[in-house]
Amino acid sequence: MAPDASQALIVQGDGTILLDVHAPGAEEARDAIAPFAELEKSPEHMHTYVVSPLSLWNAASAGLGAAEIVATLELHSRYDVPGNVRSTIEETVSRYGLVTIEATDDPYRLSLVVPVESVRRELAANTALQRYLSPAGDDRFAVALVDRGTVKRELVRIGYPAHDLAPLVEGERLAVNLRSVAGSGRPFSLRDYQLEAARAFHGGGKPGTGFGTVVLPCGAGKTIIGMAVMNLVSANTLILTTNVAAVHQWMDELLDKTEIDPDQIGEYTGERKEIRPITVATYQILVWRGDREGPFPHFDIFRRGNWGLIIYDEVHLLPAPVFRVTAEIQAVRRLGLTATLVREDNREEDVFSLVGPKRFDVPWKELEQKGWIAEAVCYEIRVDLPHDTRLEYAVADKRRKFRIASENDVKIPIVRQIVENHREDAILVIGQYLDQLDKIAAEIQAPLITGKTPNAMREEIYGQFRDGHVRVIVVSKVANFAIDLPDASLAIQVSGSFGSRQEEAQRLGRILRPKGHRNAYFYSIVSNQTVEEGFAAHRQRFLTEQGYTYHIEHWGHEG
DNA sequence: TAGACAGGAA
DNA sequence: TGAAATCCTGTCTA
Repeated sequence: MAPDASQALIVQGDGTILLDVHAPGAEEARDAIAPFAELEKSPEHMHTYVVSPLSLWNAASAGLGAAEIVATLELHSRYDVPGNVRSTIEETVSRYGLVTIEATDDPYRLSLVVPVESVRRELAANTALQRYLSPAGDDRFAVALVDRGTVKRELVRIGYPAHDLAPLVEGERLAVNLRSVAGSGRPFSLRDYQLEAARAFHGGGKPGTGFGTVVLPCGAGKTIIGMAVMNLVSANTLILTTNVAAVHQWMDELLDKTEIDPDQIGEYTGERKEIRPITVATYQILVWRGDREGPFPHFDIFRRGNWGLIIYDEVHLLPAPVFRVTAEIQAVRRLGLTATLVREDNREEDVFSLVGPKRFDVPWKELEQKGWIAEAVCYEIRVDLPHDTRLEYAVADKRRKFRIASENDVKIPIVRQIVENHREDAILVIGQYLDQLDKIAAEIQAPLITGKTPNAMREEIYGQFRDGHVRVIVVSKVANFAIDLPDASLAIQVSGSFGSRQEEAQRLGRILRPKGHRNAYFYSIVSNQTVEEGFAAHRQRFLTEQGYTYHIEHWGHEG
């Protein structure tokens, strides 16, 4: 193939892919590689992607083959795709399904079927695996039912993701009918992609389906996909969420949009301990234990409900001990829901092997084009440090540097400027440090909500914000958790965590609910030439991955 | 019986 | 890398 300079991708021998953002087919190329490549860096001209085993297996489990992946790269590649990259992709994808898990006559035993002899020997020789495997015939090992999850996890670690075809339990039957008119009186029906996601997960009940993860942005209706799956599965369901407010929201939504009887739905939190056919619980109550070394007294909720489905809301936040139980309950259908599979602690592998592979996602941009979420314009505004602060910054240690840069006072007049420029918008100012937020709130005379703000006060401020009496509110990290926070159309981020992509996604999600045909704006204010730039770039990676472009502007403190 | 609050956990 | 928020339980008050 002759080099074609107009193509957007450069595939390099070390497995990285460069995307030339200014090439004519850049957007198309980005969408084409998104299913199997992960964005690593996204400065203004050249983006770097990597193809990882996990990203390839997620693609493979969604039905993408090595040939298609290589063809996609070739189609958009400026130069020949290096032969070793091609063979690595082929080899990695072919590993998916080399090992399968199947049922046996003994209900407490499973077969690990490994047709290829060399692979079989490798598994038998593996110290982490061999204690769970006993030879059982020419091409297989026997595995105890309880070790199903542990074995799957180890297999992923050594590069042989298992195709789990063993049957799942059905659980106690429970009809979950969706309403066509919601309790609120408004007509209700599933959107195309919601139905598609539920079906992709359920797989019609075929072997190898009924567990996995659905990735969708905030505002795209993840609880509704959960309900659509409950409708298909029709069994007792355990729903796990991150906080009590989310528990209540799930319960309200279920009552509003399904025909389930109120006394069929239970809440299992610090406040109430109900176990009903549909039970909604927090992760925290599961991992609570009286003393550090003791047992988890609430874990038995997994065994007490004859569940046919477990829904893990915000699955990327799943606490480590819950993975352990999840490893034990591999026979129950499991649905993970998240806006981003990204975890900064590298537990993506555990989500993949124990909850299940990604079954469905839609690029945010696509939802935007169809009008399901608002169009967003993202700005990063760089401001200088004032002269005296710059001296203090120069001699500070690394963690102090981050704080000085984050709390840069020059950001305050910028916030005021943006607020004045957008008189029509409902605005959230979001930050990380309480001192800084105090100052800003006083300066622009807006109410401040932090973790210490009593609930009654929050309600009052939210109310004033909703009816337009208050146009701007300043919020701390509560914004990451509070699901009752009203929708805004503009967010100004004045400081953020050390580089959490997850957080950036959540914050953008706050302004993406469509309001007429108005745009949403997301401003991030960053101190120029400081460590904050690097962390900001890391946070932005996720949004760039979703097709958003940051417009970087430099506002000097005189301007 | 409900609520407010302190203290520990991750 | 650190700060902040949340949750759960237990205790105290009315």
